[in-house]
Amino acid sequence: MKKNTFKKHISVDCVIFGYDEENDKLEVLLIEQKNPNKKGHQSFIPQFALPGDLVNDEENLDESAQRVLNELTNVSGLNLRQFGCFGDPMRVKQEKDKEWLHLYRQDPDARVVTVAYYTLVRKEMIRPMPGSFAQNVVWKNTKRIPALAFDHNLIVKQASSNLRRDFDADMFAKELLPQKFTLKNLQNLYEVIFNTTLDKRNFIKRIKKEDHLLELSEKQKGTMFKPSKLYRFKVK
Amino acid sequence: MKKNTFKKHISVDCVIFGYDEENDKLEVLLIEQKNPNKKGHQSFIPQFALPGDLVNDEENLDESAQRVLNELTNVSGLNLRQFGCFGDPMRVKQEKDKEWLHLYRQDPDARVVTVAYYTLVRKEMIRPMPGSFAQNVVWKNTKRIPALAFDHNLIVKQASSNLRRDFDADMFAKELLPQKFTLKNLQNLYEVIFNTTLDKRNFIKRIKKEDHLLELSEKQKGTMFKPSKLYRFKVK
DNA sequence: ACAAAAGTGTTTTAGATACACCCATGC
DNA sequence: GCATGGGTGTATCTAAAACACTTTTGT
Repeated sequence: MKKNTFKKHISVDCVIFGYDEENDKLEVLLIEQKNPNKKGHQSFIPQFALPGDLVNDEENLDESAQRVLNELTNVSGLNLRQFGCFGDPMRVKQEKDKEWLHLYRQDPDARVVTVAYYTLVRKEMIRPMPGSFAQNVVWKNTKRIPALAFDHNLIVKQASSNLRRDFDADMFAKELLPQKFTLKNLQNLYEVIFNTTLDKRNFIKRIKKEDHLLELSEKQKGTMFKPSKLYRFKVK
Repeated sequence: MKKNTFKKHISVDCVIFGYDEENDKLEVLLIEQKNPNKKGHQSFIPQFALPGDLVNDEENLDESAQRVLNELTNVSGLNLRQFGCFGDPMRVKQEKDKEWLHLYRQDPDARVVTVAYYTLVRKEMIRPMPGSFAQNVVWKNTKRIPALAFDHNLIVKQASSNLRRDFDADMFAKELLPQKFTLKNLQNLYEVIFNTTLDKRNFIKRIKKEDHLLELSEKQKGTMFKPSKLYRFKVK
């Protein structure tokens, strides 16, 4: 009895968290699967899914995640972090995913082990546009994720817990706020990520001690009431 | 130009940290590769390597890690934790590894993406015995890891940092000390894992507050000097 | 009695939390 | 002048760190 005869594929999946500064929301970038209109596939029901696809020959995993994300959503240059590997043989065997696999994969029955990446960006920083087999690209609130293709709901869940565990101002905050921002902006960011509320006096004390902020002489323009001072991050 | 034609394999590799209570050391379990004595392979130079091998069809990754560890070292039932995935196309292309691949793999040139697992056990709890392509099984001090096959030195390094980051009494301590132990035993464990020294009074305060310990009426036997009280973990 | 490790508290410091009023500005 | 969010300080509590002497036991 042979034990290693089935074809196996490697894929990457990307969980892109988008911070919506306007509305104090945390969202996830999803694609909507495209119906290629091949004959005999009138029954195809598109699903939401994470941007993800097979790894190419000669391409390392981190590069692959960047390429795949770009092909499907036209987003590039993000600081993707690997956080786990999902390889249950059943993860691509569910009925709901059969048709998509037959439409898009040369070996629809092959096992697919996927390497999962995540990152966090300010929503306004990227302009996702659908590409490849993505019919559409959408943001969904992390509190209301729809049913996703394959095991992607599980992947999103694990990405969320990794995000909170590893969140740290140094790595992310610089990409999550406009260059010039108010302390309130920064506090809102922390509150959304950790799904909590913070006392502004204590928050300011904490982050001022970290000493990454530079107070500018400018103030906000066009506010309805008292404008706030602006800050930016110190350059290392 | 086809981009997904090369054969790809999935493997698992296990980093088993062994706590040596007697000598206050932290070690890693390695195998020594076996020379199968096939003709034309007199030049084979065995290397040290992590216990690891290809994932079977129909086997999920966690199960696979357990099976592979058992086949190579006859160790089973450990609480292995996945911590990363290594898939650089070059990770199995180094000259030093060519011969082994040709001896043991049906597709020696195939790309191999490996899923890495680690755990921490008390050395005395397991009796590793070589099996399969392991000529020998050895413990090596984490401070003096030799050159390993493939990218296994990198994998060990990342496992070490995950071990420290995720170490927590609840998960490990129960398997790392004898049922009845002294506070000094527990302190030694922490000191070895975090490679530091602790003040015993502060340490005791800290762990007593956690309230996982039960003070027994017994004392150590056969000590050279004053025997210490024994403790065990509370049952949840 | 002596050598060795066990056992034990207090003080200091730093960080986190709780909490409320005045101020500056745009309208 | 008033509505709104900006801006600010103190007191308390908790956790962590520094620190040294006495006690118990085996030999």
